[in-house]
Amino acid sequence: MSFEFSNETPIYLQLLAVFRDQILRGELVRGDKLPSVREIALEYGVNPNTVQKAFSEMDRMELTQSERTSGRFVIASDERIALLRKEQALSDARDFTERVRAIGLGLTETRELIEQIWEEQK
Amino acid sequence: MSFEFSNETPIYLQLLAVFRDQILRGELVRGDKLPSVREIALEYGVNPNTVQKAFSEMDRMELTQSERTSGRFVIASDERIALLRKEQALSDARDFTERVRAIGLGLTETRELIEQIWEEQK
Amino acid sequence: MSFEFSNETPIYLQLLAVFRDQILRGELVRGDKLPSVREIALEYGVNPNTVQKAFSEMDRMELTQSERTSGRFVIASDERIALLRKEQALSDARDFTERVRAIGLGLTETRELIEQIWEEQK
Amino acid sequence: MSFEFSNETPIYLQLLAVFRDQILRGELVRGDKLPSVREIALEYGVNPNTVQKAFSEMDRMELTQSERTSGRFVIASDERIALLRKEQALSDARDFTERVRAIGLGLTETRELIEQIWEEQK
DNA sequence: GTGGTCTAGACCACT
DNA sequence: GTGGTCTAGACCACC
Repeated sequence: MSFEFSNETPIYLQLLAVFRDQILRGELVRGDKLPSVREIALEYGVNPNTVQKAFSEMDRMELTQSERTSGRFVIASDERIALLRKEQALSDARDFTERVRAIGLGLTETRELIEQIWEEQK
Repeated sequence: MSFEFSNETPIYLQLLAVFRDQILRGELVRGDKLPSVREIALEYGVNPNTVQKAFSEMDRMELTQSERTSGRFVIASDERIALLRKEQALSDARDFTERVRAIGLGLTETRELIEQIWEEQK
Repeated sequence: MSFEFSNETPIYLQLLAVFRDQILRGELVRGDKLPSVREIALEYGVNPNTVQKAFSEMDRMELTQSERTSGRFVIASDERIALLRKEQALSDARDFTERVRAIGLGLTETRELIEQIWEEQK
Repeated sequence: MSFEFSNETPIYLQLLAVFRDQILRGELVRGDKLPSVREIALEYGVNPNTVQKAFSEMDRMELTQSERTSGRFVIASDERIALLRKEQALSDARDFTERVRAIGLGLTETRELIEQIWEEQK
């Protein structure tokens, strides 16, 4: 409930990330049913079309599948989820290290930075 | 010396990052003159307006200052640069840790990931 | 509804002033929607880019905020508006008194001048 | 001798204002000799062309006149100076009141503002 | 229909 | 040759 969308990133992508992350985190597992498009739309105060777009994208990634009448379910196997999780982590990490190297940080400095932030966010 | 722009991020922001990073890395220091708008436009194959937009943004960050007829110069003091570098690093790190935590990584796993990527990028 | 732009000041700044003043005067209040970039461009006979530049500047001043698909809205609170109004008035007054002092006017003379002009403009 | 030029206004106009104001203030009177272009250029650290442009403008306003070999002199009569001073003051005052009216100030508020600033600048 | 970005190219004042 | 401004007009993603 209550969620602030940033206006830099398309809402449908922010919404996608919310559910994708629930799956990658293991909170939603194979066979689990997702809330309906209408429910989500209400809950997040967005247009149903926007939710639809986010969900179609998840279908396309083969994380979920919509069963015509009964709703939308997680279909990805644990292995596939683990793989996607690894890929996502790698991609995030590559972006990050590229950025900090570009401003001249070294490995040690970066490591310390991560640990400091980690504490702070706990 | 050419350069590949990704199409997810506006060119002007990518251009901004190139020069901002040169300053944050200490390659360009206070008093140094930046190439002219037209030079950059030619070199990177973009429209002068796009360069102009990137540079205005750097002026606004008080990293540079344009001298109407003689060019654009770095004006930020070393202290200010150090501060901005720190802020940039923190912001990048916050984004990153938030992302990996969202997909369930722990500190140890993250640390290892960073080190692995660091090797790979060397 | 047309409008005459002076050619000493960039059009985008004059346009900025028009809308900024509407907000500072209280004609546009928090939550109000501004006309679209294209509407303004038509109405004032300028290029949409010019309007865009003026409006981006208002966003930067945190008077307005653009909602990617629905338009641009006034976001400044009444307090913030009152503050900006005060600052603007002070800045205008400082410039003015500096100018008249530079040509040797005294306070009394200045006061009379203001009152005379005020009548005249009524 | 130390002077900060703003980069929003052409230097030659800022320079012009310095000398024009000396005349309008009565510090320089009819018959007085102005410093040479070269002296001014050195003193203010600007290009002699820039000084030349400012002075030509003053000649054009019939405030000064250059005597081929002996230098440049104030030629305006006291009446003419008084007139220009009045005009300048009126123009400054019109701009100012227009601005403050645009943001909704009343005469009383404006009068108080002026008095406050006047104190402050004393 | 909304804002945002970009190109191509012109023009201007200033030094 | 420098930065700054502006036009005309296109294209894009989003909702």
